[in-house]
Amino acid sequence: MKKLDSAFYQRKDVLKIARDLIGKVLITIHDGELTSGRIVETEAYAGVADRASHAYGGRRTSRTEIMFAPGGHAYVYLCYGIHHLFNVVTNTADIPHVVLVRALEPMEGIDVMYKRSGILKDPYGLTSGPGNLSRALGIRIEQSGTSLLSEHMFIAEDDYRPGKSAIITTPRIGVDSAGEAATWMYRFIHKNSPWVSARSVNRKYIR
DNA sequence: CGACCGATCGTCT
DNA sequence: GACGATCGGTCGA
Repeated sequence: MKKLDSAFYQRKDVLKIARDLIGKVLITIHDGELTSGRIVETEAYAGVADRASHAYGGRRTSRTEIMFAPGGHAYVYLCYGIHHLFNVVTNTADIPHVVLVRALEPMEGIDVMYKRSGILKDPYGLTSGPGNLSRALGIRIEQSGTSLLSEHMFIAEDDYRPGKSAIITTPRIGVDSAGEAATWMYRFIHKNSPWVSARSVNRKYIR
């Protein structure tokens, strides 16, 4: 298991990075408790030209400031007042391209994840969906701005590599109001993974 | 299975 | 003061 370095994040093609993140492993270690999962769903948000992005049109506020940092930081924000959504900042300084991590297949620390998430009717609700995976891994908006080279939150790779045909591209979820950008094929999912988010595309079609 | 609804609060206008 | 890059529940077909 090898931690991804800043060169991985600072490449200039956010779509390539979003695709490359499928199969990588997201790890958090909070108070000595390690939780990890393999990334099976991502979405790219392409900055100032992307109406679905928080940085659309060059918007730059205290919340989104971290999006303009060099690649390799976490951008976490609160959605609907409830869910903490985890994004990976990419590219170089002042290019606010990010990748939203939308679903994981749990690996280590599943007991800790359940401790944080409580009892679930649907076991896939543990790390399927951006709000759910953040809850399971203990990711909160307080960690927005954290370096992904840190010891507490990072992404690593092992020997696993998804085959080229194992990755499916689709439009993004929940961005209907973004006009034409809502049709862009900026979402990447691992084919046949039951952990891909439920509301995204019907699970039955990709399982 | 699909459509709809309420929760809940930081952020931006 | 309005609005979400969501989620789990309910309701009806």
